[in-house]
Amino acid sequence: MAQTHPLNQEISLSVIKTACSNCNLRELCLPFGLSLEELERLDDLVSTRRRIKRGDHLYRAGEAFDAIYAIRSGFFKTDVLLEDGRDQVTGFQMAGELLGLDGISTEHHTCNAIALEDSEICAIPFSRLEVLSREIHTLQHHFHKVMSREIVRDHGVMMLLGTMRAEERLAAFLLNLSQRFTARGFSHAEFYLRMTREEIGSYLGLKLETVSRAFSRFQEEGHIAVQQKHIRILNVNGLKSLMNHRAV
Amino acid sequence: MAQTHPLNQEISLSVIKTACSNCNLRELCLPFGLSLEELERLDDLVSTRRRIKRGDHLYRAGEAFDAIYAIRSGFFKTDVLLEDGRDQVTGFQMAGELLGLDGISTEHHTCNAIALEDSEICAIPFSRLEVLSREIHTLQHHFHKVMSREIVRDHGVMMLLGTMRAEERLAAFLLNLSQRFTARGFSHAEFYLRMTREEIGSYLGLKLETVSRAFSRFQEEGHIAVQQKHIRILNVNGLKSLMNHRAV
DNA sequence: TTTTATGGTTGACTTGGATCAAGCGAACGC
DNA sequence: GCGTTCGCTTGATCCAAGTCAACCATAAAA
Repeated sequence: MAQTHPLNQEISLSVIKTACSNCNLRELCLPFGLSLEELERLDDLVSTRRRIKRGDHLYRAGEAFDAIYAIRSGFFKTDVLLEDGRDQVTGFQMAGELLGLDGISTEHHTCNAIALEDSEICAIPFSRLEVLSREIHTLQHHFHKVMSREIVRDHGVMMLLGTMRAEERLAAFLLNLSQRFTARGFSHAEFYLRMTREEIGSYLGLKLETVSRAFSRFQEEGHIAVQQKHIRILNVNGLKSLMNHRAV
Repeated sequence: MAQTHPLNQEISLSVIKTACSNCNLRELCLPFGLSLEELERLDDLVSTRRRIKRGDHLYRAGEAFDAIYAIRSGFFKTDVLLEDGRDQVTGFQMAGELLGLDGISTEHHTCNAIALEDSEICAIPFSRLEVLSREIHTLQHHFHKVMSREIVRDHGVMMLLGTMRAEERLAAFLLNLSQRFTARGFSHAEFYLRMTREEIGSYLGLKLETVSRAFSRFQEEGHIAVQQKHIRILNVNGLKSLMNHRAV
């Protein structure tokens, strides 16, 4: 008895947890703004939940698209490959964010999504999402906002790649990570990078050596403390001022 | 009588023309795939049509968002401004393409849309589009595809900015323009640039001098003929080979 | 414990594109 | 018709980031 009780509790907890209605990410994710009754209808839709091990693909460029994915836990990168072998990381995604929106366009995924740590995702069959969003206005509108936000985010990256110098890019990158960790209840000042210097470089349009040198420089100047992938931000304003630094 | 007849014809033509159902861009634009009856319902929605003179703003960053815009004719650029004065062109849009999708996210426009030649647009009130797309599945799905396509396009630009060198960027840019002109029934090999070298440079993350030098180089090598804004592509494959040229 | 692999740092050198500068040609206002 | 402006081209020089190379740190494998 004493043995089964905690076990039962654990099972029921894990069952409860795998529903949007009880997910602590619901305010960041697709369910944002839904009523309880609406949430339950979304629960029905998000039937498949899957674990993705570090290094594994959630999907690959070219595969048929039929679902978008919400990250329950973990960390992903997406990257695009050019025919000649060059590739670029197009984004890093964390819990509560959606993956796969690029696939709607051609009904095939256009990039690879790879887990940077052991992760859990919820698969949302897209055609069923379209049906439900016809019925739940809030869901429809929120989904449109999420897609639009992705476009705005991409414009930000274009800005970064097109006009900023190396140190500005890295500062922007760190501040963006910090802000997203904060939104998830983690420390804004201290976190572990899930990606390598090379992946950061690919995302920022820089070589890994340049990323490494910029980290060292930030450390010398007292903006951050770096120890491998462990980052502590010591002077947020210092980082911010690095960004608006150049009047071109 | 002989005088009024042609006049009437002209008037009725112009009336007919300002409806999606008779727009020759409908296969490129939002109406794609709709039935005749559905088209008429979309016509009701797209009530406002407006002329934008060369140099004028269609909307500005920060303004409240309430509509997206379809370009009937003309040519636009969108750009984003950073606080420190730096700006970047995020895209060039031509007939049949949609503007304003970035505004859905925050309900404010996040970039400026400026006409590069005298243009005409159709305003599509967004909340009414959401209502209609709940009723017309084809419209809903197509709209999602259009948003997704924008995300994919942005990834392409990120790739370009992050991994390509100057000449590759310009080659990609010209090939992209050529392909879009072709889709609109214009020559794939001969067109006028609506934007300045500086605007091209801003879009491609280059300085205007670099753009100019690359044009000259392409001309020397016989890939294109340049005369100010008039471009003739002499060797499409030559341009294409410039793109995959470097194995990094 | 040692070995090996992977990822990170740092230094020396190179280079593509930026910057600075001069001059040209087309378009426009007077 | 002429000067002014704006956009474009071209040359000379410079510098931020890339490249190449050596070495170090950590973690997993033997």
